[in-house]
Amino acid sequence: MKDVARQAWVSLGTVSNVLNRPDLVAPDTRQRVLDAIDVLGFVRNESARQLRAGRSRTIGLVVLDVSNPFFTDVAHGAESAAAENGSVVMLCNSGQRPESEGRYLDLLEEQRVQGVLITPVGTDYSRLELLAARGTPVVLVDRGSDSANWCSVAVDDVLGGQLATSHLIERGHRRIAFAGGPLSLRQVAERRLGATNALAAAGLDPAALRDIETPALTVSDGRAAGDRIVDLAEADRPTAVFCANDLLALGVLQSVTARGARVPRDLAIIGYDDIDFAAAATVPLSSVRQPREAIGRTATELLLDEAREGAAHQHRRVIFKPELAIRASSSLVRRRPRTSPSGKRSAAAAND
Amino acid sequence: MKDVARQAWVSLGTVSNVLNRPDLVAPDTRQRVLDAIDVLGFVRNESARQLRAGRSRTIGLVVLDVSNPFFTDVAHGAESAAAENGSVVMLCNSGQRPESEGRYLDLLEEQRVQGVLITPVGTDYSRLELLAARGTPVVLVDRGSDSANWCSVAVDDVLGGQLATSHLIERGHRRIAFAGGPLSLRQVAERRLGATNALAAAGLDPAALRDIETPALTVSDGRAAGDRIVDLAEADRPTAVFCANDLLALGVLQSVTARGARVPRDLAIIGYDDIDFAAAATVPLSSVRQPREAIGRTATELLLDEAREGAAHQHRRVIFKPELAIRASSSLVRRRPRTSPSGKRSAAAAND
DNA sequence: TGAGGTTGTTGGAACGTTTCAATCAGTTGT
DNA sequence: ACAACTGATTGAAACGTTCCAACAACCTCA
Repeated sequence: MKDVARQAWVSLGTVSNVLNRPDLVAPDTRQRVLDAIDVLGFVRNESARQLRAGRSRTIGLVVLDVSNPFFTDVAHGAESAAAENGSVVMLCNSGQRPESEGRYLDLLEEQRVQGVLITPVGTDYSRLELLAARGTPVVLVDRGSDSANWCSVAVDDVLGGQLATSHLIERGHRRIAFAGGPLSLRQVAERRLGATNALAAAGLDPAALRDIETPALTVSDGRAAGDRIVDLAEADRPTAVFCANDLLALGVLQSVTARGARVPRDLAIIGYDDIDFAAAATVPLSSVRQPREAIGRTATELLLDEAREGAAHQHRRVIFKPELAIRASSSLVRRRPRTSPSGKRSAAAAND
Repeated sequence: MKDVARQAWVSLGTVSNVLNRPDLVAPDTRQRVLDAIDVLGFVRNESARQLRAGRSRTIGLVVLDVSNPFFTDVAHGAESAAAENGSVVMLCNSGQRPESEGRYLDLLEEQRVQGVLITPVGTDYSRLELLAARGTPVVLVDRGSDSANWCSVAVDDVLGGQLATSHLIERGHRRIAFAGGPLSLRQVAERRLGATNALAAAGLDPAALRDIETPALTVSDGRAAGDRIVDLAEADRPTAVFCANDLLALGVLQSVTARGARVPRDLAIIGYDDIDFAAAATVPLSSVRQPREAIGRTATELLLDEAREGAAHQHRRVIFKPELAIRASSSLVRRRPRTSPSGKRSAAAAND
């Protein structure tokens, strides 16, 4: 910048003014400075700006799993909302590992980011509370919160679980499984709660919900879960499974079809998130749709509001409603006599 | 830091030493400083460090499409390689839009990133050359380059296209289409070139390759491409299509099956990238596998080497070999008399 | 004519680190 | 007893911006 100033025969302050408040400086001076910038190929040093400003133009977004399209869509929403406000989103992947999450939070705090959007791994919020207390706004994403410490954007996961399960019940299923985990993940726990609610509402025993717990919500955990389902004794085997997310559901679908069961006849499947790949699956997957981009966008807007308003800020809580996307994987199957039509392993006839 | 120094009764310089060269400072002093840091909840200011150091600890990764799992996998590889070196990756999505790409490059340069990993949108490299000339290392990802200006990591896309197409030819297909675009994307052009090479090698007319050009490489463009294929007159309709990536292939698969064609009997499909969802598709998708994580990892290592070596650096060029992943979407179909078995639209019998 | 405005420009302090030469207090060897 | 050395600590400069009070030049109006 010093070089630019010398080249344009003005002072440092003037160059700064051209860059930040161009209307303050006389047109011809301004042009001289701009020309100098061009000639010298000057590029502003963002670190120095930040140091001076005390805050960066970056927003941290910490997600559970970047390879889950749900989160990339959320990120997309966040990114465009940020761009409209001249900010950038830094996408961080905790991979459901608390240590990674912690490392990223340290990093983001050192960078003095404008704020942090996060879907936390565990239930221990102390690190986040510290962060907030030290002045970095925090917004919970895909996670409602009663806490007065932060804004949150969530989708009603209990309702989502209820919708999915009621749908299965309506289709005549009585032996229903829930696949997902770890239960410490609030999303998982709430979706499961929705499922038991739906059972109760239908006059069924909520305790009859069979749990297939998985270590995480990935396709390969889904495959393992599918294997466990197929391995169950026929009389005991569920006729439908509600998976805590679509990756899991796709995994289940893959492994059960590979092992000869037919979907939905032998096993109906419904997932959660309605990622784009759900519709393209071996058997198009029923799912619970969430407004993914809107989640990211809203969270970012809440964050920027908070950053602007400062101490006067009132924390807010936005809750979206999920909706069903019914496809073939949970469709009604014509009832059939209980014969195994193709010599394949025939699970308990699907319906009723 | 000043506060920490006061609290621990030492000078600023000592605090800095504790942070950066702890072995230089006496054990009890060190402990006193660490305690003070703890008590005050001090968090280093990264902008100030960067300002002083002249370079940040961030690496920019600019990809064509974050919602393409191929790129998130590449990002994953880059991220872990960076983490091992104490750096962070900032993931930027150009969305195949040159303007977005430009904005991100500006941003990254202002941040004085350690370097930029990029899969460029277009063929105009002048912005990148400027960047490199001003001292920011640039590594091309998924794109070989003859230029002496940068390192590059690529997969042999011509070979990949050849493998895919030879496979289709072997399966007896003669009327083959190539779906992809824009052709300005080097990946697309090279995969297509591989396809024509394969035709030529098999003694077929390379000009017979039917082009289905798409505006981008997304699932929805794939659906449109599928519609165009189905709409072709039967005699003219290809029996197999090679898609420039898996998203496209999934889209084609979705739309042609929705319109009553069976895969692979009526239309064989092979994709490219072998993303995890390929195996989980309606009909498991044949594809060309690339070492996605290794691409990201290698690119990052090249970048960090370059950053370390400085002027002495010799640009390098790494090329991986792709391999086929054969699945049902291109499997051999038992030959049948040319009757339409189910009254559905029967495309030209698939195999010769 | 001179007080008060307006407009454009300037100089310098501040932001929070890192780095390095300089200093200080001990210890060792002669 | 003193020189030479070692190890621990310090003080100050520098990094590249932004911001603001101060200033200069010019204009306007009583």
